[in-house]
Amino acid sequence: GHPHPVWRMTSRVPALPRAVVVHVDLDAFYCQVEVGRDPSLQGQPIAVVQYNPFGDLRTILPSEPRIFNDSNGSLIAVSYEARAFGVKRNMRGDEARRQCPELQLVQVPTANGKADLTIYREAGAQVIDILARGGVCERASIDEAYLDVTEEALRRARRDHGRPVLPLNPEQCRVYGPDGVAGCEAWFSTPDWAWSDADELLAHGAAVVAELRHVVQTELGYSCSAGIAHNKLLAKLCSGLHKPQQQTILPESAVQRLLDPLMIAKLRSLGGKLGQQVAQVLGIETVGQLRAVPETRLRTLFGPETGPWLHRMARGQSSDRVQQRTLPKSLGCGKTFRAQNAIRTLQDVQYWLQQIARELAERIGSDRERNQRVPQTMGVGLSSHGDHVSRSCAMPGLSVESIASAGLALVRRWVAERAEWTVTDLYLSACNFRSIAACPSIATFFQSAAGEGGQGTQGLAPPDPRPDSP
DNA sequence: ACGGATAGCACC
DNA sequence: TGGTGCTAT
Ligand SMILES: Nc1ccn([C@H]2C[C@H](O)[C@@H](COP(=O)(O)OP(=O)(O)OP(=O)(O)O)O2)c(=O)n1
Ligand SMILES: [Mg+2]
Repeated sequence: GHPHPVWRMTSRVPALPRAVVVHVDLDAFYCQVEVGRDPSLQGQPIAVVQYNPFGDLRTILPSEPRIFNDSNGSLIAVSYEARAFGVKRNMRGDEARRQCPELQLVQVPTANGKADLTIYREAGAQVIDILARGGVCERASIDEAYLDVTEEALRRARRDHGRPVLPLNPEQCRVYGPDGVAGCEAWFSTPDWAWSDADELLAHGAAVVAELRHVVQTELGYSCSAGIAHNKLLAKLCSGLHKPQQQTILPESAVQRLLDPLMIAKLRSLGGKLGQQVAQVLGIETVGQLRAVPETRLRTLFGPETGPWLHRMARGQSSDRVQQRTLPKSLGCGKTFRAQNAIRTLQDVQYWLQQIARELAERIGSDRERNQRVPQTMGVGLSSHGDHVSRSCAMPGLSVESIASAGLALVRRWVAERAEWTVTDLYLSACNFRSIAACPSIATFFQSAAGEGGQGTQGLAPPDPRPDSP
């Protein structure tokens, strides 16, 4: 028979609507979490610093005073007030203070002899829970999420007969328009007859995003930025264009203008070795230059998968869907030991596995209560002489003791294969989660399936992909 | 001295 | 399945 249903090849079928994809990224996130806990820090230049001079041995609770302005660890988050002084992530405390004498340095909490990121994780989860009200929501990191708000945008387009209305807080809304970046007023005052379907959907999506950002701000006190475009690649690119506290719409007509002068490394997944290699092998720097390279040449140089993928990326095309997933797929924790403190005995391995297992067991326990799931697999990882190895096994139980001893057994097996070793990195992780939700009625089952693993209306859509770009 | 603690995914 | 390497925040 014919490989495709004939109707798909006719022009009588209306085109699927372009997806409205959003990337949301909290501003100076760990700093905002700390300001929320200590409002006296509001408006000041601050940075969050990880590492303490005693090797994280002393527990520092989230509720304790954690401002240590003589702290010399490295900065993992920097407020916008501090950035104005030239303070940057990865700077050391002393260097940062030279740039900004008023800088307030907040130390990450510690427990079990290691940094404890619980307060940031929980704040991130609160944000995700709000964003998920807007549509399909994918947790992308502790402070980022992708949303697919196509359905709500379509609903509004039908309700308002097209005609997007100016979003909430229009001064926080930018458009990459025909004359470069501009405020959104001009774009939103496009006459009714002049909107393209795709732009109209983006505009409605932008209104949804403005409302979600407003809820995050008022309910949690956190500001964020967002990008609104037709796919994840472009939405992510846009969310970073006007930080902080701004959202940016990228109409299809502006994609090429945005990409042409952009350094290749700015594209997600090209920020590392591959991006460097692409630029070097081709002797180019920008996405525009990459777009000029024939697909056949990219295929020859980078392979049958990577070549065409680069070709599409240079055109702002990416087809990976926004997944419905608000929870992390794995929980892990670990600690790095500087050369001097490197672990050289099994006794010390055992001690540190126990410490790390305390945190992991605690997190697995609260995750189980909150999310009705338990991990089926655990693993241990370590670095020795610069090489990283990992071993995994079935989850032996959820207690500190069972996790620590299973971890130790895995390490023993590894040690047995080696004459000499020195552990400079040790971590435990848990993954492969299974639901333990109480046996639900059919109706309840379908409800939670749509919320947890399902794809919402995305998943019910016809099998051919919703077009992201022409 | 000090570039830490996490997380997801492609690939074999 | 289990394991490594890359990319990212
Ligand atoms: N190498 C990194 C990068 C980030 N983070 C943490 C601290 C950040 O606050 C948070 C979010 O990372 P972002 O890259 O989004 O940076 P910020 O949110 O701090 O700032 P921005 O406003 O630029 O997004 O993740 C980290 O621990 N280590
Ligand atoms: Mg951020």
